[in-house]
Amino acid sequence: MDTKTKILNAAENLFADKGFTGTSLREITSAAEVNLAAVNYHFGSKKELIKALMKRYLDVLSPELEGALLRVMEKNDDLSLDQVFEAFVEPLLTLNTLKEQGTSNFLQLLGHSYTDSQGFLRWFITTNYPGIIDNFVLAVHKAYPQLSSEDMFWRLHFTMGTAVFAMSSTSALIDIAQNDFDSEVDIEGVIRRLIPYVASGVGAKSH
Amino acid sequence: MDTKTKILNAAENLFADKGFTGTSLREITSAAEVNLAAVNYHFGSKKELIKALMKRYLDVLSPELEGALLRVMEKNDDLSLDQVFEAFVEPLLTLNTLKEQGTSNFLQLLGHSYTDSQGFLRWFITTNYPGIIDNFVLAVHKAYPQLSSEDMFWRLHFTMGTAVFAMSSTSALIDIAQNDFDSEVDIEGVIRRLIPYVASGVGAKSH
DNA sequence: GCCAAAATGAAACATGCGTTTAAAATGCCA
DNA sequence: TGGCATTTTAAACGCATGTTTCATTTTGGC
Repeated sequence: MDTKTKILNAAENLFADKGFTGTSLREITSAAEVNLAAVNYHFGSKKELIKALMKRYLDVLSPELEGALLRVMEKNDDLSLDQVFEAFVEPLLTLNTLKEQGTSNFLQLLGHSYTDSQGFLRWFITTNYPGIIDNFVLAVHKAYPQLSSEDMFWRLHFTMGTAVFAMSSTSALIDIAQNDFDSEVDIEGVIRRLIPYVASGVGAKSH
Repeated sequence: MDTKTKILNAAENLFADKGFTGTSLREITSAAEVNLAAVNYHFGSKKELIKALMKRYLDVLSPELEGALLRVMEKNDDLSLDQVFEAFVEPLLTLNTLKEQGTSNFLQLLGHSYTDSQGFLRWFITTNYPGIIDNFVLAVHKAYPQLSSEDMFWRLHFTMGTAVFAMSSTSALIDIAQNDFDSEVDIEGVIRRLIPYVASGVGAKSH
């Protein structure tokens, strides 16, 4: 395996677990068994390494997700919000074919990208992959046409917050949950618990 | 104003905005117009400063919240989840009497305490103020007895994430919302939009 | 097999961090 | 007012970070 890939893999695992600011290049290069200077040689900087990491997943996820949302809109005449959110599951799980724990790693990275580093990654994602949000809004509107655009605005942000927060603290929560309920929990389990929650939240009756 | 209070106020604003790890003692002491060493002199360490900060709010919020939850449980024979979450509003808004933007600052700090610093603050809060969570769980259980304790666990954390994320991006979102819908929105308005969302999420049918 | 290009390695650099030190200033009470 | 405890100050300490340098080794095409 070449150095670049070794770095990407080691960085992904560490970043997902401990966040971007919480992981040093020395930890990464040590885990990858490469020289410290290799990161700056191959990627330019820590920021560029992070971008490359996200790009590896987003380039796969983005078209899959847009397709899945379009398909679920075409097929179902009376679309439910649960179906809209279900459309996320399969594209997300295909990320496991890219790398072991790919889905979990990506979602945790996404979570960290919203809370770490003054959100420079949020900007990177929303400007480079706008199709995801656009299709998502369309699908929600089709499933719940009565929802005012103002409620739509707020609830989409609430949903994003719920998902992102859940993902960035998933490893800690899974530990607690396994101690308290000694039940096996994985990332897919969390996703499937998330769906009824956010679908119900978005579908709430307006007051 | 004495040095200790100047530090607390400056630290609160900066921590709420940029997180604990994202804010240095030099920024804080500079904003507070006190000497760098004052933090370690008056509080002992950065960690103790953070604890003192949270304590200032939690000592007020905790009894208020416990009382409000007990009251809403006693009064209503047929309790709804909306009523449970409504019980949070007034105690949270009283934090604005402690300090300008107190409610918003506290909720943002709470959010950072879950994502920053390997969750040592989460431990601090749950072990020092168990009454909040206990009464909340009781109230939710009374309003929705069929909910399993495992679903309760996850939805409680989803809810916290939703609230925390909403609050941490509130100022930015309020600006956008006022431009797009020219409607007046403030913290209380966001909280009141949040209630039906999280109540509906917690109340979702289990799959 | 040679040589330029690419990659690696060890070390140092510059910076920012939380914390500590010890002297100076201030406050307070006898 | 004198003296002692409290507080403030400027400076430095030790450490970890991302990045850069430059010598060395490895690689790939002619």
